[in-house]
Amino acid sequence: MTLSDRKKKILYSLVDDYIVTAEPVSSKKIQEEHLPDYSSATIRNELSALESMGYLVQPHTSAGRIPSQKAFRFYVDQLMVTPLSQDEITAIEGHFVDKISSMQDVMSKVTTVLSEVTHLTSVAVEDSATGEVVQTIKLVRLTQGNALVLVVSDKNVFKDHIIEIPDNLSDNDLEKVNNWLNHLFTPKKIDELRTLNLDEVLDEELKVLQGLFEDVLKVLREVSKKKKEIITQGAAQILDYPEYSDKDNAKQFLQVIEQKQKLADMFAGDDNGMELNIKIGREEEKNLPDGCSLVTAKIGINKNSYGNIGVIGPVRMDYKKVVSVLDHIGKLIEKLLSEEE
Amino acid sequence: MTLSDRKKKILYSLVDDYIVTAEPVSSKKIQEEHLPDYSSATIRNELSALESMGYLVQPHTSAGRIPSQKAFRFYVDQLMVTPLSQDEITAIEGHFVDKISSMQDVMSKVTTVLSEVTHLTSVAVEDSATGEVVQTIKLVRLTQGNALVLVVSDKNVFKDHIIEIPDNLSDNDLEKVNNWLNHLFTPKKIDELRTLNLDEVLDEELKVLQGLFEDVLKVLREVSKKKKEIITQGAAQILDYPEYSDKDNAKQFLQVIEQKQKLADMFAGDDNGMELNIKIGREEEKNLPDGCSLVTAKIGINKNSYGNIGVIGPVRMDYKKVVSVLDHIGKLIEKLLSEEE
DNA sequence: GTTTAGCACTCAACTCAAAAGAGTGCTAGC
DNA sequence: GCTAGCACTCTTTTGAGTTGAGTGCTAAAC
Repeated sequence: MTLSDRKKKILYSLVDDYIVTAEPVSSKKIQEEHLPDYSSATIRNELSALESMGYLVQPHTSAGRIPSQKAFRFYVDQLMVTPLSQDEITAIEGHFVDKISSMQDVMSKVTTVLSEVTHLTSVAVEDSATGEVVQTIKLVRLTQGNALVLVVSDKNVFKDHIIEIPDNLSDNDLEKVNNWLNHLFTPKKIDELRTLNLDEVLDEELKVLQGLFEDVLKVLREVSKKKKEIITQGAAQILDYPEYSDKDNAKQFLQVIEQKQKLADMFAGDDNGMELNIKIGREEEKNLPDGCSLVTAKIGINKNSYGNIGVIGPVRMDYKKVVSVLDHIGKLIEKLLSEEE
Repeated sequence: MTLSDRKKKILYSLVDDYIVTAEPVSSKKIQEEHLPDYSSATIRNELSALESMGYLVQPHTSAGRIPSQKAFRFYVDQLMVTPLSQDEITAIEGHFVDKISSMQDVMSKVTTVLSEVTHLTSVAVEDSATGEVVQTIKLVRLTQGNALVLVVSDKNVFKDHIIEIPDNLSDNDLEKVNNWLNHLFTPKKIDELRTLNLDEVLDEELKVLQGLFEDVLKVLREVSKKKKEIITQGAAQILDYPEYSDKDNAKQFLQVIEQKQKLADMFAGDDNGMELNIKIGREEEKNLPDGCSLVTAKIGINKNSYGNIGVIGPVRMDYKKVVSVLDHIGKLIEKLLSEEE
């Protein structure tokens, strides 16, 4: 069942208003600001209909209406990317004048600017390494019995793991092992390497060193499940929204923001190839704080994803602005990252 | 000018009370709970005296008194480490049953338990690398023209920097460079290396590669000023304290907590060799949020500091508990770290 | 001289009823 | 189908009145 054009217009206007004021919207207000050609009584009738269809809620009989989550979903589905103001563009690009040095640097800058421009809490989640392609792998002797496992992938350099090597391993042998590592392990996705069966691929003469290769594989498996970097910015912004003047709400919100892993999981659901994803309220994403929405966007070059960025805030956040800002930043980063390469 | 014993007792009791209730304390209450041998009128006279000495403040004429920062300072200066309850000890040690794997792991666990047990926001700041001693330094070829600079110090492995090397550098030459690097740069403090003058120490035959050595030095300088890891936990706790039910206060607090660098700077002032440091209010540490105190402790083995941990919370925090918990955790970590080695 | 009982005074906090105001639903007429 | 008009509902605001906690001071007791 589809809504009449007038109902659509009323509903859309109401949501638009509510996003700004956070107050129940009255028939009179809608009339004055959006539909001067109809009387408030007519609009009241429509509102009443929309209410029984589940789009609106009345806090008490003598109050205006507030949108339900269904109404927000309707509203958001109509949204297009709207152009940003010159001020906003300047504000955003001002943060990216310096050369970017690392993915973490990008993430930190993005969250800062995102939170600043949208007045919401921003989140950035780096992709986990599973899909990366190992390009170089090498054991670097540190002391006689220890070596660093150095892994260079297409997107990262991993070097956080030190393993033990036989005390009597000569430089020559190490060289040989390194050659074999490169031969066997590159170029392959980290994912694929998890299931590599050494028994099948190792030469007879290397069987004595099988333990060493096993250790390297173990390191690769660790790398692949390495915690993604997750950063947030602007958690305090939430206190500016009247719906979070209630202490318990605010506290719950802050606690969710602090649980980085849960945050990351909320982003994970997006992997449907969508550039942009909007989740409204707990019905659509159960881990969200009460009364919150999450808007996320992929960042990366072409199909090559580096991670996700997004904002969390009250269900009545300014979706128009958020969507445009995410769109703009996404493109900006794509440009910056491709210049880098 | 020193306080009479009775004044001391009254002042101490008043602060003790205020820490629990966050309400102005009346003469009658002090009498009933702490000084039954004197009448409330007597205590009122003493309170009046303490007020004119700057220890107490009266919100309005018909209210009890609240302690000034001077009173908290007095109170804290009397504090001793008091034993923890068995429950608290169990709660703390329960978090450290698993083997610790890295400094960051320790920090993350510490902040979690610290915030949980004290009901305050906890902070951990890793020491910067300046004082670390370089033990191994090595260039690892990644591609023909690129090499990773690998630095192993007594506390860390740094491997975040890739430099360019001459395309025509042979493996042999690289080996030679590595030998020289080890010869010239180890074992030295990262600090010392900042001022190393290559002209004086490089052999004639290596002058052609001076640029390369310069690049490595540059990397070391970067490493030494590398951002310390700073993590916080339990920011939401602040909302449970009535002094932060005011939105603006809460917001200011959260914003300070998010500015990790500023947080770290507050810890930096502690380098007077003290194990424990208490800063009460903005008078004592201007970067603190309004009405907050900071209690910090060094962690490390013997004189060898690894970083600092601490809590931030309202000036009327439970110093007794905080001090004991920090003391206990400090010792626990020292034990864990020395087992590691 | 110190302590204390007693009392007048102050001021925030609470209660309660009345008034104001915003907004609706419904009806009757255009 | 639309709207003017009005009765009704419910929240919010206001202000007067009351309560109660707590002080400061004085004068008497120790």
